[in-house]
Parts: sequence; C-alpha cells; structure tokens
Amino acid sequence: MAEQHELRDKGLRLTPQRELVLSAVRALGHATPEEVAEKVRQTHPGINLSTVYRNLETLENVGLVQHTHLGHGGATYHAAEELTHLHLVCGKCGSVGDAPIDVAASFVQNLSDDYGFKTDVTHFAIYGTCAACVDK
Amino acid sequence: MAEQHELRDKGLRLTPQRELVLSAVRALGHATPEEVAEKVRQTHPGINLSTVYRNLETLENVGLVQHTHLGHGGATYHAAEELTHLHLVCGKCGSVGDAPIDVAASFVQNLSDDYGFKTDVTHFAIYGTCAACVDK
DNA sequence: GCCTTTCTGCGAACATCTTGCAATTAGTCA
DNA sequence: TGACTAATTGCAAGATGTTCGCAGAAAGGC
Repeated sequence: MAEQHELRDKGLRLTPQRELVLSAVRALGHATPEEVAEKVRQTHPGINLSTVYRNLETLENVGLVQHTHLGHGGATYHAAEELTHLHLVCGKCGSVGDAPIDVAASFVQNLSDDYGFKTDVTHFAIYGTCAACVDK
Repeated sequence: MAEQHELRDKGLRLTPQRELVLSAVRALGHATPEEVAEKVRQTHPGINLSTVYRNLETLENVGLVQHTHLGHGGATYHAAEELTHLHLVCGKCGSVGDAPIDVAASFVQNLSDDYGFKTDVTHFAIYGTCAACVDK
C-alpha cells in the first residue's frame, strides 16, 4: 500500500492508528477530529481521542493533511491532495458546498498586488447564504 | 447620549452592563468576549463573563454588533457600523490587517452568478501570509 | 532478538462558552 | 412617587473541545 511509503518517507512510524486516521480523513473528505475518531472506531474501537488529535497534528506537520476553519468552533481536516476547492458555508442551514479555487483567482491577485498579502484560499471558509436558503 | 436611544429603540433595557459592553466593542474595534470583559472591568470590575456573552448575543440579535471568525477558536466582535472591511489574518505572525470590501467585489459576484451563493464577506477572515512575513 | 525512541491510552487539566436559578433592577402604570 | 412585572445579572455548575504528563506498548534499526 502506498500509504506506508508516504508515512515512512516522512520519517513517521507506521502505526495502525496513524494509518487509520489518515485513511479516515481521506475517506471522509472533510471531517472534525470527532468525526475522524468515530470513523476510525468502526474498525479499531479502542482508539483514543487524543491519539486522533495528535495524529492529525503530526500528519499536518508533514503535509499530508490540512485543516480548515469553517467558522463555528472546531477545525475540520482534509487530505492535502483534496484541498483544491473553497468551502462555501451557509449560515442558515449549515451546509458546506464546494467551489473551485478559480473563482477567487482575481481576489487573491488583488490582495497580493495591493497589500502584498499571500492568501491561502483553501484555509478559510466562505460564509454566506446558499442558493437553497436564499430562495426560502 | 445616543447610545441610550439605540438600545431603547431596539426594545432593550438600558443597563449599565449593556452600555458598557457596547461601548467596549466600539472602543476596541474588534475583540474577543474575553477582551471585551477585560475592557468593561476597567470601569465596572464586578461584571460577569456570562453577562458579557449574553449581551454580545443580544446586541448581535438587534444588529448593533456582529461577530467574525478569525480562524482560531473564538469569535471576535465588532460594532456593526465598522464592519466595512475584510480581515486579513496572517498565519505566521497572527496579525489582523484590514482591506476594503471592494477588493472582493468580483469574487462575491462570481459566487453569486455561478453558485447562487450570497457571500457575507465581512463574516469570514482571510487567511494567508502578510507582507511582512513573506519578506522574512 | 534486543534496544532505543516514538507512540498510545488514560486520566486530569484547561479554555471557552452555555445554562439554571435566585436575587436584583429597569421600565411601566396608577 | 411607589408598586409591580418582566428582563437582566451574578454565580456556580455543566457542556464542549482540546491539550498534557506519564507509564506501558510497540515500531524500526542493528
């Protein structure tokens, strides 16, 4: 499995928990630490929440996952290779939609040109009201 | 004082705590509930944190203040009339810069046209690296 | 197989925010 | 002005979400 090389190549030990956390993040698309733990527990019931937290942090340090703030309290984690989209968070219904990064291209360019600010456009959620809720 | 009318007009009772919370938010520009409490305590030491939370919520309901997520845990509160700018949060140094809403105009338009998503551009922080940290 | 170092599980500790309840107080009305 | 009602406050407990220290377990190198 390629996953093993990924982890070993980063200088990480290959533990079942670590693998499970990584594959849970990949399977879920985006998920809170709590959701990751729940997913992992389907196959490995004994895993501890703090182990999930620590592994998410470790995996983030080596660049395999990243977290995004969707506004409400907690962060949500994504596999690094899937972070190619923005998150459109609806303040009404709480849904999280996706949009390609391209829609923000000129925005990012503006901030760079005018303020020298290099935007990490995948790290923040975009708040507003989704199409479905606007119609209501 | 105009503040009294504002509060009364919204159907709120005029308590010292309420006034202090509102003026603290205005004085601070943007602040976490904890910071608001600290500010208020300078003139009214006995105020309780939960009173601050409840008043922030109440003031938000009537539209006098709003909160913004700057990424890390807690929300920060702003006077509603000052919410005319974006927040540029630097992931390196943690600084929070401002930029006029205009820089996001085409971005907001794109999301509206393509996804029917009505963006509340003041509600989210924009993550990235500020000019000072890019140079390092 | 053995040894070193990292990792896990566990419980406690935190930080932040919310809630229930009794006492207090603002605003209304006679 | 004084009394009454409902909103508001302070306090303490509680709910969440996240981190930390430690001892035992296990991964990877030799």
